[in-house]
Amino acid sequence: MGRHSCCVAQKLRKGLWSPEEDEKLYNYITRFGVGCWSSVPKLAGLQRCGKSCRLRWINYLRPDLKRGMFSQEEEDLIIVLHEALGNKWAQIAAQLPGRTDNEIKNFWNSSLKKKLMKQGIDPNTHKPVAETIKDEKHCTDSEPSHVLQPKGLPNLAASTQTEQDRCRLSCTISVDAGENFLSKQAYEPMFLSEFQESVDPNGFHPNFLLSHFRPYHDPINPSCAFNSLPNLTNFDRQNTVENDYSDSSASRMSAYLMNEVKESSSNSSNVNSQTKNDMIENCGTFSWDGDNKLESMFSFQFSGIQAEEKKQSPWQEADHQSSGDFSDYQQFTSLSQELSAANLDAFQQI
DNA sequence: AAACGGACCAACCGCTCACAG
DNA sequence: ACTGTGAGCGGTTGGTCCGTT
Repeated sequence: MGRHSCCVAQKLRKGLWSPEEDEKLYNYITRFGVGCWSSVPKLAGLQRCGKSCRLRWINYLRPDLKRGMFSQEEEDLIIVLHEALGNKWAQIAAQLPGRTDNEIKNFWNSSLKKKLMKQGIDPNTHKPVAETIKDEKHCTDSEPSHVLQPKGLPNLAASTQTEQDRCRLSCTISVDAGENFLSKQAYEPMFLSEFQESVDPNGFHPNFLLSHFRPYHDPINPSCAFNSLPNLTNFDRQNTVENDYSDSSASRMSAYLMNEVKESSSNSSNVNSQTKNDMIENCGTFSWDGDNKLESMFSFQFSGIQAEEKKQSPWQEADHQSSGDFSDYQQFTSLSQELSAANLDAFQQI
């Protein structure tokens, strides 16, 4: 990691943020809001450049950030959006409430890319590897004998012509969908509103996905398409609502979250309504846990939950147990997110 | 227990774009 | 039209963690 040129000139701090710096920035932004970033360091009493402050806020301190692992739905959405948008991480992040472009970029580079490659899909083109190689060679004949195949994958080259045609069809469908997406300006108001009309308050966009991306799934040769993509027509909305409370629309989110807090305050067995009210009222505080990780302002009430979170995740456990029962985890993530909601709402009221 | 290497993530760099003067 | 400044984005890198040898 190098040093910002502006940081060199002003001998500003670089590298990891200390809890004190985070607290200063957090308190400043929650009090005065986001304005001119270049003046933030001075006004907040930080020896950082504005660029660094902005990044820290966006990627770490923002109260509406969702933490933890990516869900399967998020993962699939990233893949679909990446196919359509390419490495436009900011635009992809805009469709994944609570996730940052940096987070998605890291997730893509460290995990999703390899996952796709394992499935025999080129992460750049989203086509089966065999087809990508053929494209690169500008080969017009369909001689498959020299096509490279990743280890452990069905041999696409050896599949029947019909199967290859199916693969090609699936790619065509997906790519066409992507072109439709790209043919509109990323921030075109009509497009955005069209998109947002299909936005589920829980943050996903099942209608949008259904109307724009209908991934082809070949029952004969699953490696030809996104076989991990869930059947969106059977999308488990109930389940998702429990797990995702965020939305890119701040005002809608605020209203929704407030309702959630109100409703759940009578249901939650872990947090009573008084506690939640306290959390909202006490939102001016800022605290850190022993690992120098930012705790949300209600952390003092949930050290037990945080401790649970540091244990092996249920997904990791699932690897060993092959058990699909995540009810316990869902219960506490739901709770955490619900509290994040209270946190966000309080922030927005400032 | 130590060394090593891969995975992950936070943060920086350099560039582009928008906008005000 | 030009220039300077700030914001935002994508690519890259360095540090840390963790599993393996």
